[in-house]
Amino acid sequence: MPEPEKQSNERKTLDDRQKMTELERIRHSCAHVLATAILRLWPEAQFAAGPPVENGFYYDVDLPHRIAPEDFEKIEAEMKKEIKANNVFEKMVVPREQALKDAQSGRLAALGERGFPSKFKLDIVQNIPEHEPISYYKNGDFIDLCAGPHVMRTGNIGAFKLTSVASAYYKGDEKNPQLQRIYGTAFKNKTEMEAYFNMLEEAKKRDHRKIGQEMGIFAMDPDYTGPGLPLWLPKGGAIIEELEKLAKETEFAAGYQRVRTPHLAKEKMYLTSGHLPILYAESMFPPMELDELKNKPEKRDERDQLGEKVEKLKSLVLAEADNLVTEGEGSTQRTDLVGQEREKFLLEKIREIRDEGNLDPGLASLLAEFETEHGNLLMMPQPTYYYLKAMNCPHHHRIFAAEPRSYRDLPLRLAEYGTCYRYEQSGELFGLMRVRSLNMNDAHIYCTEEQFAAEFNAVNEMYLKYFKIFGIDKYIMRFSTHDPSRLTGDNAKFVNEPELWKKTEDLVRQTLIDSKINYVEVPNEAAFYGPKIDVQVWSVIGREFTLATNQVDFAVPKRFGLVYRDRDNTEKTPLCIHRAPLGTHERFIGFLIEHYAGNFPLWLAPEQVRVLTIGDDEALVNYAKLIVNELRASMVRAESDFGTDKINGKIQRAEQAKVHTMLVIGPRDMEAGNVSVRVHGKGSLGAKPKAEVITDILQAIKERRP
RNA sequence: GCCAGUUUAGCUCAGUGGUAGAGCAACGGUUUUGUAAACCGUCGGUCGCCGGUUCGAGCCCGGCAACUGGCUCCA
Repeated sequence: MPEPEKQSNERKTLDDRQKMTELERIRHSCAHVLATAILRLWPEAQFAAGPPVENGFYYDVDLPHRIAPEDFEKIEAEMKKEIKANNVFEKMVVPREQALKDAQSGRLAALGERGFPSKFKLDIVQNIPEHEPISYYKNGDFIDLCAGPHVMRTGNIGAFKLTSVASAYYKGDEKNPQLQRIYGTAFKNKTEMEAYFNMLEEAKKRDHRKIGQEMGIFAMDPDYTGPGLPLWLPKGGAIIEELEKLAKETEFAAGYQRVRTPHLAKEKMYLTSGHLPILYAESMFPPMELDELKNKPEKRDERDQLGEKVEKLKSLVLAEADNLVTEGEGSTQRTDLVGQEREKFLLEKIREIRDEGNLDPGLASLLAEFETEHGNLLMMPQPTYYYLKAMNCPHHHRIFAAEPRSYRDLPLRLAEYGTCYRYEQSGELFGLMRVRSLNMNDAHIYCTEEQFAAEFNAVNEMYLKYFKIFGIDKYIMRFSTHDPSRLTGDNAKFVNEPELWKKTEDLVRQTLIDSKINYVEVPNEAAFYGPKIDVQVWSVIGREFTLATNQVDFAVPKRFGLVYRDRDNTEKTPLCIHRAPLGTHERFIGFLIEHYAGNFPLWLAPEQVRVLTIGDDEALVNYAKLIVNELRASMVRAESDFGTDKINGKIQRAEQAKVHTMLVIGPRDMEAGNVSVRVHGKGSLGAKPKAEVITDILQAIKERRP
């Protein structure tokens, strides 16, 4: 199991670094060899960071020449020379001044002095804490700023290969320059490296995109449907049905109620929820416009011109109002407000000042003109905007609001397999794992603070129940909390409710501790409305991703004004738990395909049973048809192959299609009232009485036998 | 969105500037079969799209799109 990565961007301590395994040392050393080779070819290269990573290493380099895979051969040739030279990795501890001087003269991450500074190394030196010693590692002519550790000699790198080139921002920050990241891998010897590449080949065969296509589970149709919008073929539809059945049974037993909501909603919904104002807008598809004036261009132009005029007036008024309110006495500033909410607030304030008669006459007439024109604008039909929903919660909140609620209604658990649409960046799309249309195993639990721990635990129990069914044993719960420095200001990412953040985070942390669930705390990654727990899993081929989620929301119910009447006859806002134990169909099925390598257990298998006849003799086919009909009458996905092919051919096709159970029927079976059972991957299990076989199939499906 | 690579028949892939190919699948026949491929034939392509270079472009050049590997982001 891959170790969970260090979640923070903090520097590794020197102690941490000493814990590097031998393989990591080999790879880290190989990164230095890579830099050495690149410098021999391009002496002007500027290096940033070159660490070992999970399956190898990389080195980030800034270089006018674009390194392409065609360059790998000559780079590898230079690397081989360096390894053959078997140079010692020599550690040198230097005074800070020396390091600064060498960075300035371009000596760091270089083969010799250069006429220009080693700019990234200079930056790195300047950021090394005062108390920490500074060291170099030298192999041959190459000297690099490096805390180590390394292998003894370059010759200790038994086998290596450059694998790919990608771009990466310096220090992972979008605002920093983009560097070329050269990836490679290294091993103690050739045999181990070959084993690794063989493993990669095997992994490719389990890729859900490949198996999904081969088995006919889903199709992508970027030209017609659009990128990231999978089409579920009948076989995928069958898996979806089974997952929904499982979720519905489980949720019904746990006291959930099912609801259905539309796929879109008016702009107001998302202005209220905060999705549009708070940094979520770019994840939503752009709005659909409904406009009465659509076919009246001249009216429309008139409105547009008036609209521009109003906007101009408004910005003038707001600029003045901003000065008045923020410079004025009494600290009425509300720096937490953004966008439309801030405008609304400023307008209210300036009207108050006017009503008190304290407004400068010039500004007052500007305000009056704005109000008149704004009024005129509102007299005209306005376009309305609809958005595809990116989340189900706002709709569920409106269901909560649709009826008066009492404390007796709580906890209220609303469940829906809701379809959401998210405008993921084009580079993010990835098979079924990252898509733009997604079906969430969603539910929202509205509860009181007292009920929170029990509800939260029940959700966690549900996760564990599902994981057992699917045989998922590698997972970790990531508890994401907020960053107090990002509650306000331009880079605000979280709703500005410091008290509530603290309270709910403590509540969740305590619940996690009490339940003894294995978790890691991840700072700064909460949802904008509250802390969350993501369940991270690893597919069998080592792909890591968030499968399920469990989030606390203390903010959005308040924004929607959701209340229930409590025992003491006061109105209170409920807490809301968002939870999606099966995540989305898209990601979950993508995961399951890789998890099972397409060899689904009987209950999930798209084609559960295929009946194969030996020959197409009429009596035999009739007997086989009876079996298929009997299975289908019990909702078993059974298909038939009654053609004239040889039985070996029929079996081969069924095996390749990963049909779970094959029932082979020849004259011998028919006479004895038997069927011959063959299970995918297990070979022939021999002939058994028909009734017995059917009963066992039904039982295995019912139990969801693994 | 950014960097790099890729795109030829439904699928897997050949094809180095001179008449677009193979296997599987599909379709039509022949074959009557006992646990991973019986045989013969037929169909199938504006070589991702648009433009350029050339007497001539699947191949060389440019733009766009999609996909793949990463980066940033996330269920």
